[in-house]
Amino acid sequence: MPENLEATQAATAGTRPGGRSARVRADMVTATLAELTEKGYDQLTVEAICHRAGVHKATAYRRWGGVDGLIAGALALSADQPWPIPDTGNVDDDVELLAREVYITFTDRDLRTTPTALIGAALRSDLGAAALGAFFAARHQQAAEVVTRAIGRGQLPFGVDPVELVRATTAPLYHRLFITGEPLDERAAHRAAAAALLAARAGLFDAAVR
Amino acid sequence: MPENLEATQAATAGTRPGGRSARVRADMVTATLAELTEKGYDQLTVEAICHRAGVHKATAYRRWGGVDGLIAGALALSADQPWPIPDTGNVDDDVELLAREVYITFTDRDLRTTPTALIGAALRSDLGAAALGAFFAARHQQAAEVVTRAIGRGQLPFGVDPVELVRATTAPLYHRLFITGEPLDERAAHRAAAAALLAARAGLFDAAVR
DNA sequence: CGTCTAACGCGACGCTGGTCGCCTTAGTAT
DNA sequence: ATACTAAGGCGACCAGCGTCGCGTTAGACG
Repeated sequence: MPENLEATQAATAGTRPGGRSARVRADMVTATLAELTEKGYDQLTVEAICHRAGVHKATAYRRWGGVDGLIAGALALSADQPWPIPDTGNVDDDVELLAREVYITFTDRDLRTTPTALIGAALRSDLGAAALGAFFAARHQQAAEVVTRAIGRGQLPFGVDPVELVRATTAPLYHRLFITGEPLDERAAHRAAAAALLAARAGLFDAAVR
Repeated sequence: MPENLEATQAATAGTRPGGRSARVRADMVTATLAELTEKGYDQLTVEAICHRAGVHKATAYRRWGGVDGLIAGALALSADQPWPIPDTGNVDDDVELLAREVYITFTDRDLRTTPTALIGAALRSDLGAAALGAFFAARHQQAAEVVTRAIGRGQLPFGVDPVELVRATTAPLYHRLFITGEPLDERAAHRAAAAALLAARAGLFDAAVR
């Protein structure tokens, strides 16, 4: 394994970005997601991904170091892409929508497969876990916008830590989905949003103190 | 693979529980945890575990079906063992202690390694994930006692769903630990406990309605 | 105390995931 | 336009995981 860290970086920004490398990278990411969605992590094999992408095995191992690196790469790409952030003018609705968005994404029969498989797969290696951390950091940062706007409008007290509110809203949902494996329903999403807002207004998420 | 489900059950309750089988099982569980703690999941190999336990490779594959089964078995054993539940007479303190217990378990330099490795490993396979679900179900059930007692004492309103309160208390912590990989501190534990209690008293965790 | 059989020990084998060295191709720089 | 080089293609090779069939052992039961 020629330095995993380097491999991941290379996957994100090759020293020779033009033309072929970029195409190979794109093809491999696509193929990875496709294979992952169809067969799941346990049946995921580098050879199958390569075959689908029309790329040689050795290349995949060189650039990504294995299955885990490929998943980390796919996740890194997803982290860059922007996510629709609700903006109704009312925090309560915005946060509720945030929670509902997560609920829908991982529940709807047509939408859930790929995201579920991708995150589930990321949990299965140290490399993937690291990429997942970065992914959520990016997402939280984006979603925090909802909170900062609300503070600006006076709908939430000043001290509130935006990211903490976002975390509190989504944590119970991801917890159910990926840790306890309990079913996720609308009520759970609503509860999470309401509880998070309540705590924020009680000053529990204030950045400064405990 | 000869029916994974069956393999897990067999690991839990062999048809011939007396003597040797039981010893083999115990030795293997111990060895699994030891190897897992020392080397981590990625370096975990059935052969090494068997060598340490003085058990033949084929036996391990027959009974547990592979590394994942061994981890599921270890987890199933942990799920059975009781956990110390706080009982101070005051819910606020009890819930706070519940959160703190999680915090300590996964933060203290001397305690954290094995539990962290075990849960982390469980997340890396479907079999392990299933065992993890059962594990948390058992834990939640035990911890719910704190809440039912509090309701009996009139410290919490009647409708509160005990398990939901426990979940809300611990979810943010496990979320940080195993999903986003963010550091866990005392403040986070306190926040989780306080927020959960607040939500419960606001009726957000009432069993009946949304 | 003798018999029965479930479970374990044993070693050899096949398969597949991952590596290596060399050659070819396609961006890049001048 | 031409030379340079990073990156990909290629196939052979190696090792370690997981399997299989058989012999052995030790609980269980009368």
